[in-house]
Amino acid sequence: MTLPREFYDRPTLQVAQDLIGKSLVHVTPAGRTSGIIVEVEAYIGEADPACHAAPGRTKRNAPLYGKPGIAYVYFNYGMHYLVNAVTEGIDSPAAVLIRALEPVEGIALMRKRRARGTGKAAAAFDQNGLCRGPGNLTKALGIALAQNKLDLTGQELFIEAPAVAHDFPIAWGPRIGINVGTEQAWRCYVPGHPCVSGRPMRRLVAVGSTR
DNA sequence: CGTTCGATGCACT
DNA sequence: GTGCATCGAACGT
Repeated sequence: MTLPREFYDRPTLQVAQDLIGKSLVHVTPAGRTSGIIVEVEAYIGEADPACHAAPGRTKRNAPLYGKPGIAYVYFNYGMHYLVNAVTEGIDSPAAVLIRALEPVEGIALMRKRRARGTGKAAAAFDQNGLCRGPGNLTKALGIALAQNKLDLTGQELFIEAPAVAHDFPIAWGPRIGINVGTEQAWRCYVPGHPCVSGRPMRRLVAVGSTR
């Protein structure tokens, strides 16, 4: 079941937590790839210095000001694409960054995409690492600027609830890889999951579960 | 273990 | 020109 627009039209922290355990799917001519979301981060509004909306509306961050449930994809560090799910109303620029997936469908295709450009063989990639990290998962799923602004309630790039709901533990901690806004514990992940990025046991602020 | 650093392109000031 | 919501290899302890 694809998540409806209303799912995204809620407070971003709520959406972030509820995205854990859901499935991100990308359908392309090369095949279908998907994985269970195990790590996300929330970026909320112009008052959040780490959010791309902090400098106000620009051409690049325009999707954040769009309707909830669309994808915000951007290019960073000259080599990585990062994908977000836009949340809240158009009056509130905010999104959830998808940081890691547990690979489910199209694993051979993921390996092939990850190997592209490197000198390594596709078989050399460990399955748990295929979608570990925001730059890695977009490469594995074939997500790039062509997918920016796609409707996540559509048929190409979308998020759905798995047939059988997962019961993952949940942890909240500081966001990774930023130099401002680190006081916010807006990174949500499945503690101990082999597909989560970063060092295994960093500061843990709160725990809960998906159920 | 830990930290540093190069690759690489573009939006924004 | 500066600074990234990164990654992984290469170092140091």
